[in-house]
Amino acid sequence: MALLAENEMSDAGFDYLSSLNSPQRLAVETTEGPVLILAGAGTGKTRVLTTRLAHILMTGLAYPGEVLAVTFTNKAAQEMKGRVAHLLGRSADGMWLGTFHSLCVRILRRYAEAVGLQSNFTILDTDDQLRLLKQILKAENIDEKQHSPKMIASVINRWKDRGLTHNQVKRGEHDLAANIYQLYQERLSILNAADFGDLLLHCLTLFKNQPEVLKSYQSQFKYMLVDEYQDTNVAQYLWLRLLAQGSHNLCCVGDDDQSIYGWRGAEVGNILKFEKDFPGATVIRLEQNYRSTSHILGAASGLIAHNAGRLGKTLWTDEKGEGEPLLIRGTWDSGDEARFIGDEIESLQRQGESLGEMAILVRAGFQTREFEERFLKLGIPYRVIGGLRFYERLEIRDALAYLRLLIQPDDGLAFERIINTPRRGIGESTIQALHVLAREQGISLPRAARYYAESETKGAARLALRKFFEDMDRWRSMLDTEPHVEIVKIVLDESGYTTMWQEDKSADAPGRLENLKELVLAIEEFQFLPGFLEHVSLVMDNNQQAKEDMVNLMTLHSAKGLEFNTVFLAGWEEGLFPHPKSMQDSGQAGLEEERRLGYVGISRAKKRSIITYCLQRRMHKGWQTAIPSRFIKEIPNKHMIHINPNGAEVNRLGGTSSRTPIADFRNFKDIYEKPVSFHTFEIGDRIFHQKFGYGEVIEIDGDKLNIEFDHSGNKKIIADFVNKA
DNA sequence: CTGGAGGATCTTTTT
DNA sequence: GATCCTCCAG
Repeated sequence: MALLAENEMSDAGFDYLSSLNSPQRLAVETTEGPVLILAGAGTGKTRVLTTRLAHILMTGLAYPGEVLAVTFTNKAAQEMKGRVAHLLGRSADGMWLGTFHSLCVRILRRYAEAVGLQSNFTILDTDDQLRLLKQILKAENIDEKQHSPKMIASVINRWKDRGLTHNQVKRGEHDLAANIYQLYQERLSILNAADFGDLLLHCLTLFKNQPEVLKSYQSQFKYMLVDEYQDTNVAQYLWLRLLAQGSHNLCCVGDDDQSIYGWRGAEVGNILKFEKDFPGATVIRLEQNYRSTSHILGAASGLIAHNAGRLGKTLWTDEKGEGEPLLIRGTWDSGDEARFIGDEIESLQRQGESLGEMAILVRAGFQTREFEERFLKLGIPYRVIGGLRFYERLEIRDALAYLRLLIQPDDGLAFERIINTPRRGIGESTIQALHVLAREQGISLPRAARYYAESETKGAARLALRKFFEDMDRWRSMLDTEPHVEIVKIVLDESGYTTMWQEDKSADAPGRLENLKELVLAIEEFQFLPGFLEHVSLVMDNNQQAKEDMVNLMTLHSAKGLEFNTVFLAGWEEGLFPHPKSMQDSGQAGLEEERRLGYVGISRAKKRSIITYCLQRRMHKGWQTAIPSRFIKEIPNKHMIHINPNGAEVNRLGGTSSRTPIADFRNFKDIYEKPVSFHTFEIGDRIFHQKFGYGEVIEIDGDKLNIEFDHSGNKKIIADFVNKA
């Protein structure tokens, strides 16, 4: 079957194969049967994936509609679509390409009834989910302090990640949560809503209950492709396994060393046991790295080698040369750290590096603050990647709630969100009364409210409700006649929502009005309001100023998949990275996931990677003393230079290796003159510390000293940083 | 019903 | 230190 005309075929030819190395080529051409591609960082994974898709389509193995390709983010899906189209020389429309969630929605809209939903069901996000759980806890008279909605939500979500419906949950450990789970699902069904986990779970239920539906999808999808397989959870794994029973042509791509989402239910086990799950699987390793210098690669590999239970890969490169060793730079406090990185950035910029090729990666969101302040002071343009998404903003969520209610008159969560926003004099007690009424009558909250408003009795709240429903009905009646953009404008105006922000004198009010305008603009691109609502809850991204030349600031998690010439890895201290909570929750496995995070961080760098730590950090309140992260010691000495806050080099580079300074180390020219302190101390020794002055050693714990400073109190300090007085 | 005071909490994040 | 939530007085 030739899908392309003869001449097109010869034009495109198979040129796209010739630029691949041999494992890459194997990964593209092994189209039949289960395939696992272990793709290390920077080994051209995306290229292989897109080429494979294009290859399948171009050789006529399948029509686009017979190909299923799953990614983790919408961004990745978008990018893949573009690149495949580029390779094909035409659009690849018709392919089932998207995130697990969006593909599941596509299926569920068609078979909603089979899982007790209507086809126009609402997709709830985390916020709605929490709100709903709170309501249930309140109604069940459960003490929120003992059982926080957050905890229960996470227990339920983990169950859903593991593909467990409330009937399948084993009783015992979390009986309370299990009961709530059932109540929660009942409420969702009344609301005609599904949360993110449900999208997959309902699909599984559908496949189980309606084998003929499953069968039709099995025979439809001749080729299946999954990106970031190490991040799939059990539910997603089951979903894939069911669908793959038809063609068996399932190709999973991933890197066990980059699995960093265990805390939200991802199962590294999925990738580790692929060969067992899919007998006869071909395993292909992509190990040639095209991104980083060998020092960077060596440092990253050396770090990750401390993890047990890996599939094992040996990354190598002959492309980028040895490069510079990593610089590990200690600083006194988080302010110093920001100052140091700011200076380095300016220095690199003077050497002609563009800001967009630099990134600062941090473990936790709060760390970006100090950098932002510093960059504002220095006038360095920056962007923070991640953080609040557009549709997560308060005003956007409010506006969307109005629209949701317009389209789904029974959406109680949307109703509750906006019934008193702007203020209409409908407060907590009224809402509670409505809840009681809704329960008694077995109807939705908005329906109960309408019933309540239309009953004979007078009262301010009743009148306000009546007015609200009159407005709603009027707007709804316009849905068929007016363009939907107009309706949105009318709703926001006539509800008084816009006015509310116009009259708000707080500093962020103008920005919120801007966002509302942007929302209206976004809606214009959609033919139907329901379609837009789904787009917003599932897909909509921050349209960031991606093109501009700015320093990138983000967490290690959001850095996965990206690359930069220069990467600053800030805050490598015990107590922050590895994050104590991670180890507290998951012990050794948690520590290993943190280490993978470090691996991801280092391997983002093409040319240089700079790790910083500080000895004093502003945490929740006040200052906290810290010591360098254990991961620093795990990086092989030959791939790094470690300079402590004193400006003294701590490790010794072996033999011939020389190092070009990355920037000008103004303060460190005396590195080799200053004796590196490797003193041994005894309790009672008088010491001197660069920053805290004179003090006395009162406790020794390995290389850490507890020192009573004459003027700065008690501090734990690494022995390297103090001298005998 | 509203607004302000006081208290608890603060890892990572996509859908 | 900041933000979000709860509780209580008006």
